[in-house]
Amino acid sequence: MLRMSKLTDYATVILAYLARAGGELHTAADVASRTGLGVPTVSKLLKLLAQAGLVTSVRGAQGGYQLARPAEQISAADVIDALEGPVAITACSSADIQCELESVCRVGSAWQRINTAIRLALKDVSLDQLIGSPGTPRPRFDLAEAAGADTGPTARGASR
Amino acid sequence: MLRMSKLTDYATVILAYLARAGGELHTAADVASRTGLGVPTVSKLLKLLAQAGLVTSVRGAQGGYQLARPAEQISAADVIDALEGPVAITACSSADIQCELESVCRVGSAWQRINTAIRLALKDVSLDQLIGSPGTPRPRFDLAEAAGADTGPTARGASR
DNA sequence: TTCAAAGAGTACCATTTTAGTGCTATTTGA
DNA sequence: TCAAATAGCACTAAAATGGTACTCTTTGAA
Repeated sequence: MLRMSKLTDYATVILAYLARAGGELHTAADVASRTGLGVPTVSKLLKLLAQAGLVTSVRGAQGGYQLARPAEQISAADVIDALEGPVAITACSSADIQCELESVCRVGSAWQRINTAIRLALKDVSLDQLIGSPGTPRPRFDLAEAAGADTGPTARGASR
Repeated sequence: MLRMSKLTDYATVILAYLARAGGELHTAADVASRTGLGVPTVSKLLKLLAQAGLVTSVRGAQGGYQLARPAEQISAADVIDALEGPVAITACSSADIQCELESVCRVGSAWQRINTAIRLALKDVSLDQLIGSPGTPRPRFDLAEAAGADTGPTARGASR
């Protein structure tokens, strides 16, 4: 159900490589050959990651990319946001479509809240943890806090 | 990031209607008109839900559909499983594709574990809660339990 | 000062997935 | 026996996704 696009997966791979490689600059071609991904694809992803502020780029000869901040300070949510934008879970939005039943709309907002909850949880998982460094602290999370909280049936506008 | 197909959303709407309507039988046409969805679409979805065991069907004249069990006993995970199957979060599977870097594969398994964690959480959210009945108990959940747990880099085979 | 390396930006195409529709068979109550 | 209703296929159209190509800009070094 939770479908992440391949590109987001690739982006994680790229970030993981940069994290392990340290602070030096790495060209897109370098990253591509080390990860087994295509150069154009890596190039495109690094651009997106740079725009999102997760990596910094240096143009010109001898240029390249590097992590913008330590892996501990990059969350799973950051990566996903960078690649897929602040998308919501459902499409029950579009103010022009009128739901016939009260319950219908309530359902929509419930999914929204679950989505929010999951995003919150992913904010607590760092790239560091994703890579697999042992001994990193484990954040606690309460899904129902957001899924069940009575924020009212107002917040249902977010489109995908 | 968490993308749910429209059909899954519709299915929730349909289940919500059935839950509110009580134990009587409802035809696909009835559900369609009440939810504003197309009859063929509703028909298709009810079929899938019946196969998944979330609703029971009665064939023939005066037939129809009804919830197979109380709304409290149907989880968000059930609905998603019924519509989208047991899909995993990433595609870094396919044993024929060989990851070049150790870290790369570790990343894949980390996403898998996060996925598992989220699914576990959704199992604790009932249709009842989705519909919006107040006062339902709020399950607690620990995302990092599964996301950070050292299950080892073995479990990475699940394909989408 | 010129050249080449490397990122930035844009546009495009192929593939896959998703959503929706139509038709026929089967069951079953009146 | 008829009609209401689900069951099961198969098919088509549309949208998202992934990947590629091409051109522009920046900048270090010869």
